Amino acid sequence: MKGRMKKNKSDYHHGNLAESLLVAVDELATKFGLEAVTLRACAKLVGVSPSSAFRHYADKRSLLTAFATRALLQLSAQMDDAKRQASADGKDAFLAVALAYIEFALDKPAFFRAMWREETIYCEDDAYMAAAAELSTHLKAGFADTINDTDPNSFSPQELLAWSSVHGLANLFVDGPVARGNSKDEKMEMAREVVEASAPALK
Amino acid sequence: MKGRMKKNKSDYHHGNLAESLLVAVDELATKFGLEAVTLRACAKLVGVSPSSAFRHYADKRSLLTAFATRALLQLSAQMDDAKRQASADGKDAFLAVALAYIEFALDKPAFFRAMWREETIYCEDDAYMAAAAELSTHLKAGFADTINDTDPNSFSPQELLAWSSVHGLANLFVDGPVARGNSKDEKMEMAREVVEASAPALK
DNA sequence: GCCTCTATGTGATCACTGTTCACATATAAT
DNA sequence: ATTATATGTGAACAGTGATCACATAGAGGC
Repeated sequence: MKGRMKKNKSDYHHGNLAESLLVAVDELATKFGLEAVTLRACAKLVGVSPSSAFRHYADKRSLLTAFATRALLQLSAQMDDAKRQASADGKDAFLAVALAYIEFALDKPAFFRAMWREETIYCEDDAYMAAAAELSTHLKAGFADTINDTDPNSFSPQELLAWSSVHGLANLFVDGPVARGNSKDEKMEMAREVVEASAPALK
Repeated sequence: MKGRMKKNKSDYHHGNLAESLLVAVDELATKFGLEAVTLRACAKLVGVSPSSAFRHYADKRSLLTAFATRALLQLSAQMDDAKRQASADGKDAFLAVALAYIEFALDKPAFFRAMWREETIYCEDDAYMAAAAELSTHLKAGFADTINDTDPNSFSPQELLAWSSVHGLANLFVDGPVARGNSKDEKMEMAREVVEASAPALK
């Protein structure tokens, strides 16, 4: 058995520090925001020396890249769930996927911010790009029922419009002046209205 | 004459440090990106001691807030220009304003990022909120010819859709995986197509 | 002229950050 | 057992935002 999972014996070797550090980023970002995510704070949270992080990530930026990648995959999964659910229920897939996208941003703003911050991650990273590509795929899957798709690899103006509007609304909610005082439910209702308003442009 | 403008005599008192610091932020952000904007680098650029900045800004965050405010006003001005130009030329105001929005993001990505970063600015700041409100106004002015406006103070789903799609596309260009390798002209062409594709939803 | 008052800039210093590196320790391979 | 390799440590380093007593300048009153 090569898999060493939990820290068991002497506590000197942690076991899966790389993973645990990502969890620490998650926790700190969720609790105190992205700007509060510090290498030393992560290390302390995991119960390990600050320098040990560099055995697993070349950079703070690399760590954040891994975190962003994970966030992308999480969002992809939730969009996929939404689509399946909608298909099962015979509802509009695009609306479901779009609302999943926005709900993710509202629930995990730090994750949403981390995903797209070119200046704080290595966006040419292979895993990151793969995750971004997967997200694209799930987006297009959501459009499929709504927009008459042609090329599966590039986005038509209509598809790009769909993505832009959803992405833009999520950003306006998270980092913009739109609906600042409103509850999540109210925002989701607004989102539904906006997405439905876009329907005429997508047929 | 109370106005002391340039540094003239002894160089001890700078004259208009608050303003000069904003210019320094501008220059550093443009040249090296937002993350490279450091209080000390700004001070050095202006030729002043690091601590002097705190006579004019309580915080680094305050400085960035002032910078974001300025960026908002700049964008507002460019949108206003675009609208006037379009009106004079008898062209579509919404398209012109939308393209001005996106062009600003492409030309000054650091400014565009700074404008909306809730975690690095004081977004409850009065001047900032006023600038954001002015931006809203100019946006609605752009919509006026296109969308049948009712309440001038709140955004209808259609108006929010318009803003969202433009804002979202700008964000996808600046911090997203869309059209990464393409030139500015190509991106602007894509933007035109996307905005035109949204027309059916805005009437 | 002089003398205050206040606004503005300085230098030293603090805690904290990311990062490095020689070293310590544990696991794997021989 | 004895290596070799992977992983964690502790002490450093320069750079960061921030603070504070102090220095200097300009404005206003006399």
